Amino acid sequence: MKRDARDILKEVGLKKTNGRILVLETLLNSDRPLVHEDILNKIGNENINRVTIYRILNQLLEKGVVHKIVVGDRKARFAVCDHIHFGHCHPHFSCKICGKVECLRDVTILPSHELKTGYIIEEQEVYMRGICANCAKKIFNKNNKVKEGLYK
Amino acid sequence: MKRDARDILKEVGLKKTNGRILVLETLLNSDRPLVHEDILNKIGNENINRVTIYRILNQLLEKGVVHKIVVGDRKARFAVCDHIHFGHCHPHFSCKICGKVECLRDVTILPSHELKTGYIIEEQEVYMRGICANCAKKIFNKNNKVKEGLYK
DNA sequence: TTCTATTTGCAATTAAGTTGCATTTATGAT
DNA sequence: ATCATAAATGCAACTTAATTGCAAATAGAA
Repeated sequence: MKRDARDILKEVGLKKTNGRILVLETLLNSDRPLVHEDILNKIGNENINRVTIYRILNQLLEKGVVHKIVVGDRKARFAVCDHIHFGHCHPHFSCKICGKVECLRDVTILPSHELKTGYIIEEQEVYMRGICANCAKKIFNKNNKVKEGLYK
Repeated sequence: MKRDARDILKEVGLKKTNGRILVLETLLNSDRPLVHEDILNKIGNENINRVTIYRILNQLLEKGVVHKIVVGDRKARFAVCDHIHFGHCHPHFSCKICGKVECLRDVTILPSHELKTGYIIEEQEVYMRGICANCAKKIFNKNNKVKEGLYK
């Protein structure tokens, strides 16, 4: 069941403005985290100002509606959270060939033993980099067994 | 046993220049990841140019001597790897109170089940945010049991 | 409908990081 | 040790993601 932008805005107590609905719907309709520019392109320069997008994204972030993924290319990516919460526990994967960033939603990551005592962990972000299945297929022919990376 | 900057440079085939030795020694002497500015401040503006530091850090990164940590404040942090390798499997923790970023070297993180098929994982970065033990102590008095975060 | 706090658009600014190019330097060959 | 040269450095200018100040527009309550 697809969540509605207006419902979400009401839920977190943000005014239902045109911009917020457009940004949130764009994120809801995307299967992967988006950079600011993606959002601007989808909505269109004539419909929203880029500064407004930045501000809306930060508000949604504060309210826990979206999360922010930082993979090292100096661009923040945003994705709607499945549940409204702080922190998120599935890894994000970025392909060094095609550059796509996606959520590995069905993988959870756990520390092999106790974290440091006294530390309060509020958010966890796991970021993996490598080659996505699509690009790997193009590089290796069927005869070569593709190695599965760190955890084979 | 502390590793020597000159030895490392020789090992990876980089010329032993003044700048590289200064940058690498600064990182070797630090117990936590440093941003570019930290390094410039320690070495001194009169001893090295900031562009040179950027270039050296990228070279060291390519050679696998250092790793780059990106926690979302738009500043790349660098730390010397224990072993020369690509990717690194200990989490990095940043405290939202004091802002320090440190390596949780004794904690390893593993996915709870198989990664997506066909994907080649080359690097993994685990980033945790919260409150470090030091700051937590200041906030909570001894009577309050500090909750241990996600994995208690 | 009216009022007001909030939101938006625009222009200017900030700041991390990069690039081009002339000068300097590390290092291997002589 | 000296020389030659490819690599490294410093400087200025540039790029670009993101932020800020302020005036104009607007959502939503009264």
